[in-house]
Amino acid sequence: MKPTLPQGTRDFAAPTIRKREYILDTIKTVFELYGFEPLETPAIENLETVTGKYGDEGDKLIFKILNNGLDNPAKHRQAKEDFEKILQGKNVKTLTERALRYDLTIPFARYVAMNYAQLTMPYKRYQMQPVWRADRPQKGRYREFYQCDADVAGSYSLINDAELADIYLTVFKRLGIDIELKINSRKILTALAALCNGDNKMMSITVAIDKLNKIGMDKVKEELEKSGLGPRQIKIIEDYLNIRGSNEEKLGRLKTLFSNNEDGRKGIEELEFILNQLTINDSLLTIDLTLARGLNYYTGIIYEVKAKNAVMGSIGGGGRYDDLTGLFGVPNIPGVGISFGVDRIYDVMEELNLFPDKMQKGITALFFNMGKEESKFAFQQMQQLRNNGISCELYHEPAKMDKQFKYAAKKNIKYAIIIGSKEMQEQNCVVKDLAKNEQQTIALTELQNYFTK
RNA sequence: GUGGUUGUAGCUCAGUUGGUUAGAGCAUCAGAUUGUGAUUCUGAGGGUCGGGGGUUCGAGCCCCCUCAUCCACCCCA
Repeated sequence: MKPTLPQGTRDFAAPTIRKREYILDTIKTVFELYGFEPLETPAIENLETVTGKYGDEGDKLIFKILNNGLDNPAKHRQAKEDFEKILQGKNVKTLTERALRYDLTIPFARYVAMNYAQLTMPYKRYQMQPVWRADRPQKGRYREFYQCDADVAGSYSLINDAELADIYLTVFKRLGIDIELKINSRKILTALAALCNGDNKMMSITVAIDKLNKIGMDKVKEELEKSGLGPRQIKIIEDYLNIRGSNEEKLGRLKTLFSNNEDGRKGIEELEFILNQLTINDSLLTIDLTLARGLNYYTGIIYEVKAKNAVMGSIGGGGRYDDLTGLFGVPNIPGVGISFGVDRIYDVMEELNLFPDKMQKGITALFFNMGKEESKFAFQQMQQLRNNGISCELYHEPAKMDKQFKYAAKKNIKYAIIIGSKEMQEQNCVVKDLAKNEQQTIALTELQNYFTK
């Protein structure tokens, strides 16, 4: 058979892994710096844990796992009946009861709901694991990709929300990516829906205005019309979308607009708090009133990160969800979190050439294989170096030096160590610096010192 | 889920209106070179042209189906 990869997945070879690790390490370091603790959860969750949390579109993208044992003849009739239900779009436990995790937030919420009694609140955890989505792959979109999440459970304090925004700024500064960090509040969107008497159309409204930058005002209005809003309602939304200016100016306009709306006032307070807490200028953190975010569970502040100078969807997103564990029967535990899209960050950094040069590691030394006796002797020398923490290897078979040099060059090895019969007799070796193309003869007793000095 | 793109050697790609034995560069291997590497020279291996079916005297090229790929929409990291 011809070997292939499943759609939307990739193998990662050494050079790629080094760069990915660089990104992961940077994020992890910052997470730890801000007091977050690691958590890992299984790749598979119960299907009912993940369904109904991401909206209708989201549910369609969940990878479901077919149950084992369906080929048992005793179950055939039942299985066929159940499959009819699947065709009608229902989930049937007897056919599938597990799914690959779709994100890290819901597993986190499940974990908190199961363990809240033991956790020190507020519980600050970070998680860096792959997630799976049955999307059609395209640029910056994979079916298996890493998310790095930091969430705080058990605190309503907006200090958390502000800190998470600060983590975004810190991580991307360390990675050298120029970003646009956009912020809004779901409460403001709720208020907008109420203001135009479209409470029940909140979803369609947010989906439509989210596209403003992409498709323009006219198309947004078209879309609003399609979802059943009248001219007067659309006018209100248009006025809202026409709010421009600095963060301060936007807040001013919002205050007038929502002076009689409780949700609106709260949303404005949230935004004001974040901006005030971080005391940074508009260019770093921008209020974006069109920012909506699709995931159903957000209730307060929402974030989205885009890379400047690169054509790529959002490389990070998050927000506050005030009753996430409520879905699992544990009420009154609020949460707020952010997510980094490692694979998209990688693509952006590759596109903008932002990875540091000396990223690729090579081992320190290659012992040349000069023959049977010589290689046995070299092997002993090599083991001594290894015992002292110097990474090295012995060429796997006797070969022409030409070949061994090329091998060393390809593998980014820094030194070649040559021990032939002459060197064996004289108890020394030739050490060649492959980058400088310089070599010297060194007594075997001095070899360790040469590398550890 | 919808629409489009591309698929030829390990990799990047040429391949004329359908016409003999499908090519190049890089990579690999061997030799010039039995102790000194990114250079050079010589030679070699490597292809069911994504897969299946059809049209034709004849298909890498045309038609149908299928798979994969990339891109856009939807949605999202």
